[in-house]
Amino acid sequence: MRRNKTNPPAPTEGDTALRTDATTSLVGYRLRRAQLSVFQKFLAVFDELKLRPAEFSVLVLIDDNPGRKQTEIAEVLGIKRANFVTLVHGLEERGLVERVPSLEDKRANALHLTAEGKAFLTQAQARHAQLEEETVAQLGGPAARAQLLALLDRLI
Amino acid sequence: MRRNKTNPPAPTEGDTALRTDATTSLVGYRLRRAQLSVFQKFLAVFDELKLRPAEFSVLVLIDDNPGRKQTEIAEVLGIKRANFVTLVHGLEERGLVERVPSLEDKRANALHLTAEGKAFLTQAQARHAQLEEETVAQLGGPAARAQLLALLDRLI
DNA sequence: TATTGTTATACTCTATAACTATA
DNA sequence: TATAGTTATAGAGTATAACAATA
Repeated sequence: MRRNKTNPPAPTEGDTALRTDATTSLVGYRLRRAQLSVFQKFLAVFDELKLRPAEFSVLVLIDDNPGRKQTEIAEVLGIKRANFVTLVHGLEERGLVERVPSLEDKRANALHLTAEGKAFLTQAQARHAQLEEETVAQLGGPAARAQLLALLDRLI
Repeated sequence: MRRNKTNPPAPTEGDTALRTDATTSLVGYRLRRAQLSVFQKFLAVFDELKLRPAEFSVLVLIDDNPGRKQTEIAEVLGIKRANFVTLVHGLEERGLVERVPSLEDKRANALHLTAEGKAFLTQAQARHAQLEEETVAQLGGPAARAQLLALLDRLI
């Protein structure tokens, strides 16, 4: 990872550009910037629906796994159960999610989408599908997207 | 992005695995998980040196661009100048960075690495080189790394 | 004893407004 | 007027400890 220090930044007219190659060539740095960029777009698109990335994931996950405990949903997403409480509470207050006391385990809450929650998610997923389409276009097609996902997988 | 709901999660023995495909196939989600994973490794390796990713970037950037203003370094990294103050102050207190009052512009500080800062950075970069090597190995070689960086670039 | 949901709390990161001294 | 650095502050996101109810 040695940088070439033999050629200093060539002074141009007024302001001189910075040497950023040593920083921007790092995998972690580039991953962070790309992730921030994608999330920025998500936030812009979902500002109207007042939905954050984590909330979207939770809704999708509950829709695909109705009746699961809070702990189970939280763990899959890497969210601490203590922090998950606030997140689910917000979704419940908006009438999107129901916390049904579990019959088998009186300690647990079974999570379900309400009818409104399902309708909301359908809308959200339609918007997100558009966003993913744009992302795929940015990447250069479905094959490029698949390639990216495969590479990202190896980093986990 | 329609999910297939015809085949419900097959019930196994005790606990049943969750359906996570709809969530985990999203580019943003996978980017975030991969980025977190890479940063976790960084934090583990650099815990001993008490150096955070942003601080590492700042040191590298100052080393390659000595004498630049705080605003310039901060902007390249996407850090607000207000938050950059605390970051640089920490590095200065550790004796790694010097804030030299600029001669041309009395408002500005020119940033430099101290001798200790340079020695420290050399060490840090050696460790980071190892970390990048491991990352490249994870990805499957330098070609795979180049491919990943190219794909990430298209998302910005 | 262990687990579920919860509260309280703290720490990092990030964002904005407002001030000062210079330009 | 605008900019550089700074302070104060507020909001997310994340982490841990401890508790009550239940297993």
